[in-house]
Parts: sequence; structure tokens; C-alpha cells
Amino acid sequence: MTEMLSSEERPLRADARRNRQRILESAGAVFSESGSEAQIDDVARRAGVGVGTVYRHFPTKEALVAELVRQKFELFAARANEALELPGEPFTVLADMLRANAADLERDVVMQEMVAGLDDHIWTVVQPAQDEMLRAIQVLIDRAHRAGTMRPDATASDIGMLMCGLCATMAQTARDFDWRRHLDLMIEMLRGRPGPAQA
Amino acid sequence: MTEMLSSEERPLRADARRNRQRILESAGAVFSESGSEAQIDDVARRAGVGVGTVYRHFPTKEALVAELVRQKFELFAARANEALELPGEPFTVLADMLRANAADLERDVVMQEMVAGLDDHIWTVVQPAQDEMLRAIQVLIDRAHRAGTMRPDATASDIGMLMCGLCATMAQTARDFDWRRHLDLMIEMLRGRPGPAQA
DNA sequence: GACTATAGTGAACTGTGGTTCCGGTTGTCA
DNA sequence: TGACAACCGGAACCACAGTTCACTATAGTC
Repeated sequence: MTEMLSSEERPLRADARRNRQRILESAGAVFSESGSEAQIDDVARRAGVGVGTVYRHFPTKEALVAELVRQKFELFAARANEALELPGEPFTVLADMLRANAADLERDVVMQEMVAGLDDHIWTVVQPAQDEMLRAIQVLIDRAHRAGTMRPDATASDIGMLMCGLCATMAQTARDFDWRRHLDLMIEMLRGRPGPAQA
Repeated sequence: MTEMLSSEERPLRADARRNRQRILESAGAVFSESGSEAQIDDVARRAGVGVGTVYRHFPTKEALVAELVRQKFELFAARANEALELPGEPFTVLADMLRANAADLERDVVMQEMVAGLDDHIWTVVQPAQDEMLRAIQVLIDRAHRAGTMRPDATASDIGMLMCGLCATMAQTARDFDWRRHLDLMIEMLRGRPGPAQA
């Protein structure tokens, strides 16, 4: 009855573990460069394995993408939790984090696509990580509100929509949007009081 | 040499003109409901014509979508030009226009997709109409800036990115974003001075 | 070293949906 | 009304990309 172990318990064979890792790395590179239009064959070729091997580890292309997105959201969640320990003024800490996330997002096309337009199926996989991130962000926002350094009518949901919009803007190759300046403006607008430059 | 007329000069036969109109109407309905994932067959069926007829009028699916998007942008441009004649305070006029556009966008899935992530080819078709819209918006913004009712560091490009983000948010079925509240907040933040509610 | 469960391979398969094309139809004009 | 060009219909075509599977290779184990 030792085979009663659920699928994730059974240790992978050494080569399988190695390949799974390679596939994830290649997929990360390929999808972040070309977005979800990249093909499984590209991922397999780059990883130096056959397509069948990719499918041994991930049942569908969608599942592979979902895993990548989940990992990235976990990174964001970790970053948000670290931010909670940082000493600085809470709104500044939040703003810095937003900028750091944006810098990551800038070179990850598939994340731009997914954050801008996450479909239902991937969403279920990613939700836990995103929830954790939002929880930490909420704490930061509460602190900033209490400190009076952030508009009281801005919520965590607004931050989410902001990032959603930012990703859509980044993904725009056709129009020459300067999302960096836009993000700065957004952050400025979220501040409790406009700066002295207000003519 | 009368056939030297360029393709758009030659008057269409009555039935062709009728069908072209029907196709545009059906496509408008189908694509605004289902987005660009809707199929040509659906458009044809709804229009009561064969697929071949659709392809007689529009060389590719992309061209058909582009024409629909172009028409909508022309509507927006017209709306922006009308706004220039309106009597009220310029920032309020601008804000009202944004809300009106958003209301349109809300029930047009393909427009959400396109504004959020416009690909290069469709862009070339739509650009003139969008440029005209932006020109009018720029005038409104200038007036509002002069009146001091709008943040001086906000530009027409920010309005574009704002709408881009708003569309991305609307297109999100997985997450329960309240884009209406978000738009209100954005408008509030774009105002020259925060309201008296600023605790 | 031999045995076997696990893993890898990639050519072939498949479903989907845009596009074509030709036989039949219809508006237009003399 | 006859002739012809323009137009319509929709079955068939085709390309593409995700997925499968029969066969081979290999890691782990006795």
C-alpha cells in the first residue's frame, strides 16, 4: 500500500526533476519574451527536451503558464511581506514596491498579458498567492492612511486596478505610452497631499 | 477609361450595399458581445448571409474588426469635439466625457480588448480617428489647466493610459473589480485640488 | 549485471477557425 | 428583355498549434 502516496509525494527520478526545472526555466524565458503566443515546441527546444517531456510535467500549456504566473505572484507576495518589515514611511515603502513590481513586469510579457487580462482558469491557480500579496498591501495602506500620507479614499483594490492598467499599457507596442511617467503620476496622485509644486 | 475609378469610388450594387451594412451591424453586435474570439460564421449567420459574402466586403477578419474599432473611435472623436462647444467648467466636461466613453466601452468587449491591447496592424487603421480625439481632449485639458481645475502634471497621454487601464479592468471577468468606483477616484485625483472631504 | 517502473522522444494526430473558390443568382443597363 | 458583370452561398480547403502515443532510453534497486 505504499503507492497510496498522493501524486506530489512520490519523489521524482533525478532526470525528471532536472528536466522539470529546465522546462520551467525555459518556459520562463520564452513566455516572458514572447508572451503566451510562444509555442510549446519553443519551450521544449530551448530546454533541450522533446515536447512529450513537457507534457509529462504539465498536462496542458495553460497549466505551464499558470505555474509560471503563480511563481511570480508568490515573488510579489514575498516582496510585499518583506516591505512590512521595512522601516521607512509606509506610503513611500508602498510606492517603492509598486515601482519594483513594475520593473519586473516590464520584462515579462506573459505576466503583462495575464495581469491585464487574467482568464478564469489561471485565476484559480494564482488566487492564493495574489490574496496573500493583497493582504500585505492592505496592511501597508492602513498604515499610510493612519499616517495621513495616502488619500483615504484609495483602496487595495485601486492598487490592483492600477497594476492591471499598467500592464495593459506596457503590453502596448503600437502606441508609445510612457508608463513610467504615468506610474509616477499615479503615485503622486495617491499621496495624501499634493506636493508644493501645485501652482 | 471610366473604370479608372479607384475601388472606393465605384458605387456598390444595391444588394451589396445592403449586405455590407447588415454585416457591419451584425459584426458590431457579435464582437461587442463576445470579443474578437467570435467567429466569422457567427457574423455571417446573424447577418443572414454566407461567409463568402463577408469576405467579399472585408478581406480578413482583422480588417472587419479594425473597421468596427475605427468607427467607434470616430464616435469618440466626435464626442470630444462636441464637448469643446459645451458651456460648463472644462474639467467637469472632460470628466463627463470620460464617464460617457466608459459607459460605451462597458458593453463592447472587442473595444475593451482593442483599447487595452491594440495590435500594430489595427492600430494603423485606427490612428487617425484616435489622433483627432486626442487633439480635442488636449484642448479641454489646456482649458482645465488654465482654469486651475486639473492637476498641471496630468497630460492627454495620461488620459489615454487611464482608458487603456480601465478597459483592461473591464475585460476582467475573473476578478471582481469595481471599475466605476475606480474611475471616479481617478477623476477625483486628477482634479486640481482635492475635495473638502480630505480628512 | 539484470529487471522494471519511470521518463523521454518526436512524428503523427486532431480540432479549430480563418479563408478560398466555383457554381448559381441577381441587379443594372442598353 | 437579354446579356453580363457583380454578387452570393457554403462546402471544402488549409495552416497552425496543442496534444497524444507507441516506442526507446535510463535511473533506481536487488
